[in-house]
Formats: sequence, C-alpha cells, structure tokens
Amino acid sequence: MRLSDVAAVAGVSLATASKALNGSTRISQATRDRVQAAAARLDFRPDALARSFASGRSGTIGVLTHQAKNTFARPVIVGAVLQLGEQNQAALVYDSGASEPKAMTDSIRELQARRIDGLLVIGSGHEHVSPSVTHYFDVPVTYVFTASSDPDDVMYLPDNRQAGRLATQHLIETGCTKIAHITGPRASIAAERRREGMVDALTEAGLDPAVPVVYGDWTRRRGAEAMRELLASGAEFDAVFCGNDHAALGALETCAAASIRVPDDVAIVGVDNWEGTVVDQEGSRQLTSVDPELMELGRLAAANLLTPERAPGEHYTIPSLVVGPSTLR
Amino acid sequence: MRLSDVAAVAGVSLATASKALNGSTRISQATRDRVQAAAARLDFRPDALARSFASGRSGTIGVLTHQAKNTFARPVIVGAVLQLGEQNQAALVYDSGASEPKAMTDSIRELQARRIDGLLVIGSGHEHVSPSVTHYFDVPVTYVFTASSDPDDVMYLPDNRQAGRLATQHLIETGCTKIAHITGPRASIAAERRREGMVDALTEAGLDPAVPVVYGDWTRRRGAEAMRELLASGAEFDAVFCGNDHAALGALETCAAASIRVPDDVAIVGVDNWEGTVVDQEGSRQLTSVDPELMELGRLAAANLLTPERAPGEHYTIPSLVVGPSTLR
DNA sequence: CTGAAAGCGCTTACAG
DNA sequence: CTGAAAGCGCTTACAG
Repeated sequence: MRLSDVAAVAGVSLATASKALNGSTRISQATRDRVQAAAARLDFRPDALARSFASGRSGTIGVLTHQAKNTFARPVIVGAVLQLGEQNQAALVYDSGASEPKAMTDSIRELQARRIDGLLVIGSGHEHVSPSVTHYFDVPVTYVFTASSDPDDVMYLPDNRQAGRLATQHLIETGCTKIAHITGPRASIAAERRREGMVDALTEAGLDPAVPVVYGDWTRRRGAEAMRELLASGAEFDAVFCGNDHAALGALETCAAASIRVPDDVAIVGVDNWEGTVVDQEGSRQLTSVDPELMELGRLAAANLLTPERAPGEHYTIPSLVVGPSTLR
Repeated sequence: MRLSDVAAVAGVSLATASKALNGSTRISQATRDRVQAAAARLDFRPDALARSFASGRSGTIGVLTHQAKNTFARPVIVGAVLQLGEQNQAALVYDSGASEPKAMTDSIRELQARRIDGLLVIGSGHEHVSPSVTHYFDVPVTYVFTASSDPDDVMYLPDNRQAGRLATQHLIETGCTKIAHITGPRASIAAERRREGMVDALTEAGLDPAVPVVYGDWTRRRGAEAMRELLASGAEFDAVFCGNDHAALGALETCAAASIRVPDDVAIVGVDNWEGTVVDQEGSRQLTSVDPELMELGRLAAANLLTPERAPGEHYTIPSLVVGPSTLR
C-alpha cells in the first residue's frame, strides 16, 4: 500500500496525490476530495521513513537534560515527552547525568546527524544557567526549567514570584495579617523570587513583613528548627509562608510538639504541592501548597517549540494554589 | 559530506564504504581501516534519515502508556526514555490518559506507520493487566510495570514479594520478633505480594506472624488509624511492616501522639522510598523503606528490548533497602 | 573481498 | 491546476 496505489485509484499522478494529501493549496478541491477518498478507502498510511527522507524533517525532537533523575526535572520531562507524542514527534533524550554520560558535543553532533526538528534543553530549576547551544542548530531551541546564558533564547520557567504571591494572598484572604517566612538558602534564586512575591502581596494589601525571613536548606529538619527559632524569638505571627513543602512539614511538626494549633493559631502554606504528586492522597493531605505545575511547564514548552511565532526571552507558567487543612479555618 | 565523498577519498566504491562502516564481516581489514580513517578525517556523520529509509529501521521505539501522570509510572517512563537515548533510540510516546487521548487502535497504527523498531507498554503497577498488543507488531514488544494479558509476552515488574521479604528480614536482623503488618486494600496484588514476602522472611526465621494483618487504603490517614487499631487491640508487637511509606508515616504520627518511641518501642518500615525521591532530603529522612527502583525497571526493560535473546514471561527488578531512623536502633 | 546498480517511497521544483 | 522527472543518501542483494 503505497502512495502510487492511491494515485492510481484516484486517477491522478503521484505528485498530485502527494500534494492532495499534504494540504498544498495549489490543488483543486475536486481532486483533493477524490484523492482523499481513495486514500481513506485503501486505508493508506504514508511511510514515515520515506516521508522523512524526502522532506528532510525527522519527526524527532532532541531533548538535552542535566540530571534527569532529579525529582523536579522528572515531571517536566514527562510533560514534554507526552506533548511531543500528541504532536506525533518522537523524543531523542540525552542526559548529561546518565550512567554513560556523553560529552555535550557528542550529543549535539548526534542530534544534528539525526536531523532533529527542534531541541528542548531541560534543566532542574532556576538555580543553574545552561550554556546556550542554540547556535549549533538551525532548528528551534527552547530552554525549559533552566535559564540560558543567552537572554535572546526562548526559555520556559515556573513563576516563582507568582508562587510566593499566591501563597501570601491566600493567607491574607483567610484573615492572617502577620506573616512570617521560612525558606531555603539565601543564595537560592527560587527562594528569593518566592520571597519577592510574598512582599508583593503584602505591599498590595498594605501589610508589612511581620518577622525577618528565616533562611534554611529546604529540608524538613531545618524547617522544624526554623519554626522553633521563630517561636523562641518572641515575634508575633499568625501565619508562616514556607518556601517549600518539606520545610512546611517540619514547621507543622514543631507546632504539633509545641501544642500550637494549625491553622487556628498559625496557618501554614508551602510550595511544591508535594502531596499532590501522590495518587489518591487527597484524603490525607496536611498542607496548603502552591503547585508549580511542572508537568505543564514541559508540556507548554514542547507545544510551542515548533510554532511559527516564538518570542525570545523568558516565559512563565502559572502556578496554582491547592488548599489543605493547614490554612482551612 | 556524504558517504560517497568518504568512498572517493578512500578510493573504494560507495557499497564498500557502506559495508566498511557498518561492520559487515565480508570486508578486508585493510579496506575497513582505510575507509574508517577517511570517515574520521572528513568527520563524516551518516544521514540518519537516509539510513533509516534505506534500512527500514527507524531508530525509534514506541512507548504506550496509561496514565503517564501517575507518580509511580513517571520514574519508569523517565528510566526507559533515558536508556533508549543511550542507545540512540528516540521514543515516540502515546498516552491513553493524555489531554487528547488517542484511541488505542489509532496509536497502534501511527506506530506501525512510523516503522518503530520496538514497543514498550508502560502501566502503573501490578494492579491492572494490559491487553496484549504484541500481535499487531512484527517488532519486539515488552510490558513494563504492568502484566500483559498474554503470559507469553515479555514483562518487567518490580518484585513486590522481595520487597516484603527485604523489609521483614531487616526488622528481624535488628532484633524484632513480633512483627505486625499494616498495608493497602485486601484486593491489591502489590499488597498481597508484599505480605507473602513478609511471611517468607518470618518462616525462614522460624517466626510466626504476631498479629492479623490490618488492611487499609495506602493513605497516611488510614495508616495512622490502623496503628491506633493495632495499639487498641492489645496485641504485642515490636515492629510494624507497613505496605507503603504513606501508611508508615501515618503510623509514625500515631506513635508520636501516643508517646511510643520509634524505633525503641516499635520499629517501622515502609515501602516506596518516598523520601528518597526528594533531592537532598537525606538529612531529614524519617523512615526506613524499601525502594522499588522504578527508574531501574524502565531502564532495564528498555535496555533488553532489542537484545537478541528475550525470554518470555515475567521478569523482576530487585528492590533495595534504605535504612532510616525508624529502625536504626 | 569488491563494485555496479537497483531500490527504499515519498516530496518538490519545474515545465506545461 | 496537474504531471513527468529528478532526487533525497543511504543499504543490500547480486554478479563478478
């Protein structure tokens, strides 16, 4: 079953059959209909290999990851790969942190030889900047979940600032006015953006930060400790915005140990929606959290990779709030 | 830069150049060396599209997933896709739970038209059996993280029985002799296998199950409740093997509330290594757990998909024990 | 062991 | 709008 068979049945030439099926405009509607009817009747499926060879389009997108094993990178990769599949694009994934790491230049050359139609560079967050590889390719390149060293590249990042704003707005809406903040390391860009978002929301509501920010290391253990520090400081607060869920879980622990009621005495919000990544755990949710929508990030970047109008610079996906008992008064 | 250029430089025909580079045995060593030297000097990369078209091998593996969003399916998918990349195979992923679900037959026909070199069917655990699609393809098909309806298919599954055995052996090694069991639903195959593994280990050690199994729903909330039931029952036990980490975390909560020391009074083990999936959380680990090594499962299945000798039937990956403070006496 | 030739099944200028 | 023809760059029987 080849295109020439379809052409014969439809009574047209091979060239005309090809154009009729590929949406060329320079073809009469009647001919197009006839060819399409013949193709449908014969159940014709074009040979993707021949089509690729003739057209120069591989139907394959390269994916370059650092540390694909990283928990946060994973949903981004899965989102991207699923979206590519929906567009009938295969994904050729090279990971620089894999068991047999290929030198970056090797990966690039392999991808070139494969004639990829586009490239996604997927990182593991805003902390590291990826060296731009765009100039090695004559096809679209997009940086996902990482910044590129070239500001003119197309990048997709989660909106950490908006995450901080969302979390804080939610606390304000539930009636909190004195909001403390426990977060990750001082040097973390994500932590800083989330803090900025918090300040945005406070300012918009005419509130002041209640207490100096308590920095940490994103761990539960440090979150618990930071909460003890907050309590010991004697500062007054009715809510804690935690920069991530693990710290928030630690804070929750400290509250339990100190007989502080959550959310009655202190409301707590985290970031990551860690519990939401678990199937069927809604029944045992502990935290209100902001979901960074990382799968959506990968999906969106993949969906826009081959679209004609691609705006350079940074693009952000919108986080969403997931309400749980830690703020549900 | 084409193969004909390499042939010209090496002073051989196009056909000979092709054979020399593709490891055909019917070629003299001298000629092979000359051609390879020429290829290296010219920095020749064969055009993958032309090669695919001529050879009929697409360099693409189909991946059929149900519910790729599922937390447990994700590492399997990532492991598979990374391994495929290491073998220079692209992955064309169709998810039946995606935003625009393709009918299974459509996906199959697309994959056929793409001339895939092999197919991975990835499920989300042992609970559901995937209908066998092997007969639609004349290339190797492997079922990963799911059973196939045809026992003669090649399947890769996590070894839940071994997981239960490992967890229990560890408890026995740390000196526990009266081991209770909290787990998921009675109907769950994974729960049943893990329980069997526990019984194996107890039997091998000459111990009896201390207490009737407490069934649940895998949630933290139900785990906490089950632990209260165990305590209220008056049964004597010095350890609890929990069928998953969430239930174990719930049990831990109940112990904290009841002032039961872990692991001094009661040791607790879970399954999933949930905390281990988080980067840099080792410092705040709470649980000893058995890691099902799901990424390795995907990786192994992908690595063996195109190997010549493929044994039909079920294959199991080996879980690993991760020791944490809940058993560390 | 080596080479001439056919062929993989489409797409795409180009001429009509 | 339609068709004849070239061509995409390899691989692979086949003949020598």
